[in-house]
Amino acid sequence: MRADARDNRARIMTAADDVFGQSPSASTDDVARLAGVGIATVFRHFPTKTELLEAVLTLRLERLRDRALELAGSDDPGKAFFEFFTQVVSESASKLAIGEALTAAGAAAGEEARAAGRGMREAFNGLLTAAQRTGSVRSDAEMAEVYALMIGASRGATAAKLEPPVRDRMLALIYDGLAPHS
Amino acid sequence: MRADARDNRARIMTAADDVFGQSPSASTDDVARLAGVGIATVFRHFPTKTELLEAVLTLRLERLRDRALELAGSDDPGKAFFEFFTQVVSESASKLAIGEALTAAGAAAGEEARAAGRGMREAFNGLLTAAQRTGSVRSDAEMAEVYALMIGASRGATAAKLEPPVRDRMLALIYDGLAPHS
DNA sequence: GAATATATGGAGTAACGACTTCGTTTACAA
DNA sequence: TTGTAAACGAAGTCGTTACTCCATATATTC
Repeated sequence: MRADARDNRARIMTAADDVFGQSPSASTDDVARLAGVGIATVFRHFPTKTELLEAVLTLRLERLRDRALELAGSDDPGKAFFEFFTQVVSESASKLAIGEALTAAGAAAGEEARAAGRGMREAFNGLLTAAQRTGSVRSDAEMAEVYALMIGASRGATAAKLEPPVRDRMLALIYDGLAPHS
Repeated sequence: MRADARDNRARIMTAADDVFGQSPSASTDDVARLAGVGIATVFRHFPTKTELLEAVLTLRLERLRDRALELAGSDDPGKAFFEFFTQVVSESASKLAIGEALTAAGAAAGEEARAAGRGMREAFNGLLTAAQRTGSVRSDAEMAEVYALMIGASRGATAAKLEPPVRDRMLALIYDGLAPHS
């Protein structure tokens, strides 16, 4: 692959992440314009819009997985779990599409993105069970509902355009519910 | 207004509620087809697609407000609050657009829909403060974050296509967080 | 039951978005 | 440096969608 092609591919990915992060219904032309390339170049690298979206989504999921794996090395599993949870919610508040994207990952996405989604959820599950082992999170909470809660908080924060203080108080309520003994 | 016009208007509203409930990106033709009328008829009653969406949204918000007011008459405010919360989440799970709609209500909607949104939130606030007075909900929780939690749970449940048991366990976690003393 | 104002539906129009074509340019090898 | 395969961008095509026009039909009034 030629050097300029590789360069352009990267620039298109970056631009797409940005554009679709702000407006999931953005057009391919918008991406091309921000990337500083012609429309045809976008389509040469990603034959359909769906494939482009999927590539962006996969990248995001992989980054989240990496962050979870990194935190899994921490010596305070409880803190690590809540930090990850908070980060996911915060980021999705500023990037409108991540909730949309996370959703699509579980549902109607291509194999690559689905695999990335599975990887991310596995890493999240690792954080959760570690936090439960040290008694930071109630042990009767299962992965499915805790994950749903995280997605919900993300989408809720994004949708309602929450002020950060409100978002934090909402998270505090959630974390109280996740605490043991309550 | 002629009788057939009134009839058609009602049928269009019903059809629109149904169609947009299943797919927020549905076209006006879809609505017309389901309503059994021509496209022009839809546009005669609702000059733009936005106005049609707004009418549907307003109707939904008003129904929720009425339900909240009805529950406010109950003699068990705690039960009433949680019942309303659960109902909102359940319904939005089966009707994909309600979250989208509720969001739009707070944000970029016309005056009519915004007013309906305010009315609904006021009624919700009534349920909440009553439940707090009887000690069913912690008193340090403010309306803003509790409302955000409800929207989040709704959107999360819809987005993740939760099985009802998982949804119920997620709600149980939330309700634990809303309980006093925890 | 006839007159008429009002409503209706289907065939347009215009704009927009995904995707293609093709003549031009550019990176790399000899 | 030059030849060439690879990559590029601008201008298209095609399908979809919000919205309009107008000839026809129907409810209401007297």
